[in-house]
Amino acid sequence: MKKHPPRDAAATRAAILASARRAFAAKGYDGAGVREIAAGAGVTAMLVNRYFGSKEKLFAEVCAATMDAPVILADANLSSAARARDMARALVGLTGPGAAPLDGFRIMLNSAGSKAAAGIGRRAIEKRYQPLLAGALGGVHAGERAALVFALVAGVQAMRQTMGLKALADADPQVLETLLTPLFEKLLG
Amino acid sequence: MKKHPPRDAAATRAAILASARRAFAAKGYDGAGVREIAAGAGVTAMLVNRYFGSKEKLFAEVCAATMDAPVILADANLSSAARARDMARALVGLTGPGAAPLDGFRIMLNSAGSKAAAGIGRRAIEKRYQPLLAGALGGVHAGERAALVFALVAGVQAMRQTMGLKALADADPQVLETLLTPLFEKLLG
DNA sequence: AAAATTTGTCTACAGTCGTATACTTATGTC
DNA sequence: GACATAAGTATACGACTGTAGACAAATTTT
Repeated sequence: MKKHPPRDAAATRAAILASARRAFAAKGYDGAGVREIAAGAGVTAMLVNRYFGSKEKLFAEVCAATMDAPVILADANLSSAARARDMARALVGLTGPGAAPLDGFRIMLNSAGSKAAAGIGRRAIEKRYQPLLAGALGGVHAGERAALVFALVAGVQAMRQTMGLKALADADPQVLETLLTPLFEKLLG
Repeated sequence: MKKHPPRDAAATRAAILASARRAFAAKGYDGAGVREIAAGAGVTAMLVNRYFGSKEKLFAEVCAATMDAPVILADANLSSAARARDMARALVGLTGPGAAPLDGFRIMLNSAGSKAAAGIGRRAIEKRYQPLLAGALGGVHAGERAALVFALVAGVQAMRQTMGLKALADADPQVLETLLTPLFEKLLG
């Protein structure tokens, strides 16, 4: 039995990845610095580049890892029509006060300014989220409808969290849920 | 009659403002540099600070100026139910290929990463767009519904333009229009 | 024509960015 | 215990950032 060593490469790598995810979600690709990410993992900046090669590759890996678990869509079996309300409720809850872990879109939104980051994120979405939801939806124009679901989710999140628009941030969750449900119904149906 | 001098303060100021608007829309607050903005106006970086005090104040002025003319909402008299289709068509057209001048939201989206920029943009929206649309909408929860319209517009724009999601960017405009119209109907009605 | 003021540029500074090279320290093996 | 290798740090470099201060040129006023 070998006891857990204080120098664990896998653990350190995971810590860097987690810190990067937090930092990118909070400040975007440009705003988050390598030194800051490293400090969040308790290591030096250079170690980040030793593990991931470059900041850009680190970002790509964060994107891929973040989108491995589609939070909103995972528990939503989209067959029933009542799922629209589930999605609305989930979206309102996950973008409400208390910094929910809807990291995927948040990273994208905050990193949209950087061309490189936007391209990486787009490819990650198209490879994971997009086929998953489009397949679950079925019917005509499933791809477009899935993408519009993303747009709606991203927009609500952008206005509520990143932008902090008062009319949405301070709104009654029940009201938002009621307003959003028919929108999802139209897109899912 | 004094002929137009080559040294026109007002014209230079306007040129800087226009260049800044372009740069911020393309690369966001952090991504656009003062030197780059100045070069786009044919002047030196220092002149920017002489006219606007700082990059942050320049950004605030760009936000205010950009949102003076609400492009989508201006020509849409929201009384009729058919206006939903108008808005859908306008949104699809303005976010399609050919880099439409829907700068307001694009600046916001690309600058969302910077906390300072996000705050400035939020205040600008809340002072201009928000009351205008909420007032035009009327009815119950007008504020929330107006904000959700913003969210939908911003989301579509983010996914189509900034992110470049293929399913939306390459989609048939007619299809998008058909899909978006009922969403706007729900929000406007 | 001379003085004053506006309009604009040049140079420079402190700071941060991502990252490459060289080095130190801890681990695993013979 | 000695050696090879993995894990991590220290220093530094060039390029960029926003901005301050001193200076040049053009315009307007007297």
